[in-house]
Amino acid sequence: MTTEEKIFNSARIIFQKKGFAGARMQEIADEAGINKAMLHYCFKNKQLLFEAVFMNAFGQLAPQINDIFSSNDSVFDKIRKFTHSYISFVIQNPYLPQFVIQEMNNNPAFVMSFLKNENRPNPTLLVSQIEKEIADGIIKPINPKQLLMNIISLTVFPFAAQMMVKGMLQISDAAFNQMMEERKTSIAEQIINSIKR
Amino acid sequence: MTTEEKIFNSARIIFQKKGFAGARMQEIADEAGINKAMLHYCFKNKQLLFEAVFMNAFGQLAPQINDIFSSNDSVFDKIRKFTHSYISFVIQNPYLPQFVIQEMNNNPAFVMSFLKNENRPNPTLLVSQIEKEIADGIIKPINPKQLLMNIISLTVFPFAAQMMVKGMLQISDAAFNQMMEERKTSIAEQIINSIKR
DNA sequence: ATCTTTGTTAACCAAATGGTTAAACCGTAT
DNA sequence: ATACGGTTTAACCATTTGGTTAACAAAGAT
Repeated sequence: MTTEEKIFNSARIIFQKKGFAGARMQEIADEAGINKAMLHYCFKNKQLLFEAVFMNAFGQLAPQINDIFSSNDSVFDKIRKFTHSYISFVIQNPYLPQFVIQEMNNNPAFVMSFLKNENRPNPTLLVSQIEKEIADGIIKPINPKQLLMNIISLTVFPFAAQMMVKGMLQISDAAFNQMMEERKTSIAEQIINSIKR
Repeated sequence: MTTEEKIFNSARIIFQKKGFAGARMQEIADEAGINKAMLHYCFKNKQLLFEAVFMNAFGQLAPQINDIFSSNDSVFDKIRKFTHSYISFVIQNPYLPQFVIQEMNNNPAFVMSFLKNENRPNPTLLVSQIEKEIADGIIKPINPKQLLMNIISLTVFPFAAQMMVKGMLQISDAAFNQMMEERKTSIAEQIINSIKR
């Protein structure tokens, strides 16, 4: 592993745990086991190091959504595939959703730079497919954007609010992961059940 | 408005916008239009000022959940009342959910102190009521905690991830609020629809 | 009137923090 | 061997930041 990779991985860990404002350059250097000056040698400054980490995180999350949502499957199958693969991915990267949401809220100006990104999640295709299936009588009449919001909410929220959820429901890490495993299939069936004619 | 109230309100604004780590004592003082030393005169230090704000925020969110969830209504009516009143409240306080979630994730030790709070959301009653209605054949057999998670997810997530949602769906503030208004009733019906026998 | 308590401020301080610099290290081509 | 390029570090620096102090003002209490 190159020094640059070591720094990047350590920065990912620290930024995702503490956010941009809470992260300390020294802590990242310690985590990587190198001198603080190396951070600046490799990544110029905190902002650029952060952006590298954030872009990477976002770049992992976004394409998956597009891949599945732009396939040739029916809406129902897309929902099934999305929830399953997305939860699988996030179980492996449990800090990611909260990290992305937090930094987008704390730094709205930053959000704008992603709206132009070609890899950004683009739901227009799925929206028109939903409209078509509504017209065809496969799906009940609903606002497609509301449906999309429901899918994302049910999938992402438990991870984003992990600590609160564990605290409120009084469940252990293991029990939480067990519940997330169940959700891989249960969410899709619940959504489909509520919108099918 | 007393000086203490001015400080508290300003602190609420700044902490909710930037989080604990990102907030600056000077910025809070400026927002309140007073000298920085007054912050320490009234609230001792940053941590205690933050805790006052956080407790207040949490204290506004939590009781509402309990009030509704411990009433004598059926599960369906509880879901209807909860989603409606909760979304109404959060529309007026759109920063609250993300603030609470963020600080709970960034400071897990802090979470623990709330598990003992008498006002913490306590879902045990609702869970057993759900189990009863399942046994009575009113509700399909499901994991009550999953149902609870679904209700919270659909209600809170769009607010917690507001910036991301607006960016992804390409909607304005007004369109967002309009969608949230719709959700006051649509979420409840969607959930009920998916679990009723 | 003056003493005391409470509220308020300007100036100050020590520690933390992001960032820089100049020197040392190290493999390699000459 | 040595000169050279990129890599790495210890020491340093300027600024920011949370927090303190001592003086000042205002309002009751005696």
